[in-house]
Amino acid sequence: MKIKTDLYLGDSKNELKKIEDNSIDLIITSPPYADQRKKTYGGILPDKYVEWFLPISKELFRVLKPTGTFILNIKEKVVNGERSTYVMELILAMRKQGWLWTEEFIWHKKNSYPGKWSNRFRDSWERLLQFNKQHKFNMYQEEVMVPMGNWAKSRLRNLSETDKIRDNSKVGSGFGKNISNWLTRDKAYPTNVLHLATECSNKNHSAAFPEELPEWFIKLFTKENDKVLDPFMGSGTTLIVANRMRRNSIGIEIVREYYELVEEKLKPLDVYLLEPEVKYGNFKPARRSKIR
Amino acid sequence: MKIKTDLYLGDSKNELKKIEDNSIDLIITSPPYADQRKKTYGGILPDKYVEWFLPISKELFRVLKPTGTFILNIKEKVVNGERSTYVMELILAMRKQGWLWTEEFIWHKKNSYPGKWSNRFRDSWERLLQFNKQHKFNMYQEEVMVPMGNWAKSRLRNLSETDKIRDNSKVGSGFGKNISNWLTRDKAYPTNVLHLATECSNKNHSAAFPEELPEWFIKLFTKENDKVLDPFMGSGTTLIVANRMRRNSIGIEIVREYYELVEEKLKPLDVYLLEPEVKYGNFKPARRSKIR
DNA sequence: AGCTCTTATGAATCATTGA
DNA sequence: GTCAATGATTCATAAGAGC
Repeated sequence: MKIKTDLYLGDSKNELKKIEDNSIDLIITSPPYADQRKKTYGGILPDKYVEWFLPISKELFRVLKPTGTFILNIKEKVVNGERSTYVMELILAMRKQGWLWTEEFIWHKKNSYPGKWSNRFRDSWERLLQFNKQHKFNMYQEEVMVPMGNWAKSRLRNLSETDKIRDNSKVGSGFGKNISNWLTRDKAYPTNVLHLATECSNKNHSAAFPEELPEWFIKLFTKENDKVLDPFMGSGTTLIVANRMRRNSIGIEIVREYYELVEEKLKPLDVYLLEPEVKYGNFKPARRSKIR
Repeated sequence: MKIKTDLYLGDSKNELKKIEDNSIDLIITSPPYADQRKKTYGGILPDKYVEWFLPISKELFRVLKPTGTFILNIKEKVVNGERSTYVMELILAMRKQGWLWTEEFIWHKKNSYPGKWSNRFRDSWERLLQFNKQHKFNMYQEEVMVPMGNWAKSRLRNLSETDKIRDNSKVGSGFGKNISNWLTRDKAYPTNVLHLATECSNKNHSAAFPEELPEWFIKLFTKENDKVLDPFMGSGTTLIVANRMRRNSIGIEIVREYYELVEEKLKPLDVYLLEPEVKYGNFKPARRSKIR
């Protein structure tokens, strides 16, 4: 089946109206964060943030399937030495719109920006808020089971070092068998804390989303041929990942420069889509080990 | 100077009135979480939680020094498939009492309770909310510095290898000085994500607090002879750690059984207090390495 | 292939300065 | 005063080169 990727240039508040009711399986987005400085991308003041976002979340509610999920990546800024409360106010207001606040994942940013301040430490985490329309929603937990990644690897490395010595006399008895034991205990369910480094590649957009993040949620909440929406597309990471994973997707972006950038990035992908096995085969499984 | 540890048996709402205004340097506590089942410890219903806590936080505001800090360990329960909102409502309400919500630390529980549910993963984090009375507060950041990762190690290794060559002719001039420079840069400031395993030892109390947690905040926000308060003492971890670190402390507990348990635990400590150097010398510095 | 070393870089804050 | 712009700051991590 052909995978479709649609891009809309414009304000989410308006563009979302073009999308059908109950047609989206997963919404995942990182909206412009509130900011004191008006000139940056978005530039919504903290005290206007809820008011600005509510019309959009209302449309998102309409277009999401009853079994779908909305993942919102956000973190409140420090304003005058205190954490802003607009995120909490947003959650409370969205519940009044009918959203269920199902879960809050933590994105632990392993390589947070350096710095020293007199009264706070480096901020190295962000919220990933999960909202749903109803208590029963689609979730494919097996898809995000993780190899005990580093654990298994380091155990194996240790083993090979210490056992190397012993093996001189033991002739490696049982060594192979032990390894196979570890390999069968290969996977475990993750928790609600995601450990990811921030991406360095997207220099053209301020909100650099590591690819592993949308990838993880797309695996968890959709299957092939489902439809993913990112109403604040930015550099298009979510759409590109969705496309690679054979999910249909819709992206909305208000800044023409970003819009065109993503258009360019998606062109070569369309070609690959004609050879689905090859494309999907290229999808890097190594990435999985990065999420613990 | 003699370190004092006071225990009060009773309801925090009442017992706190016995404490002087502006007399506490650090409040750190893990109050009974809201719970559907009334019979457990505390047993406050989620929708009554804010109402129940506000009179207490008001007293806490009164007894805390202007330069003091209040650390509140809390996490909302899942009620009917949805995260409760009482923590957010509490933060908003406490700000109206005059509290500044300065920061939110994440306690990542590395060994979270195992389990599998159809629509969520294991919950492996809790909130550590930092509140203050004013923007300027006491914070001793150097006390919680952590060994720097591999960087320092690899730099030192580099040095010793490359400089070894030079030293053959130079007779080690300045070599020692360089090393000492690097050794002082041995430690880095932590972030606002704490990686700690949950304690298993306190079987007698439902809220098992790892000792590293109060230890870290006591180091960060107090100095010797300061006064620490835990209005929901439970098994007394905070007080025992405070005592060991030569901080005065006050603990309040409503359940007689726990109160007496802590009394017992503190008796031998009082003896040691007559030999302060010995006692403090026993304080395990190795713990630091566990907090990253 | 595995190990070591190098290098680039990420949604940051705060105090200070100047308009 | 208020607001905006600027400089300084105790990093961790992955990817890539080199051996």
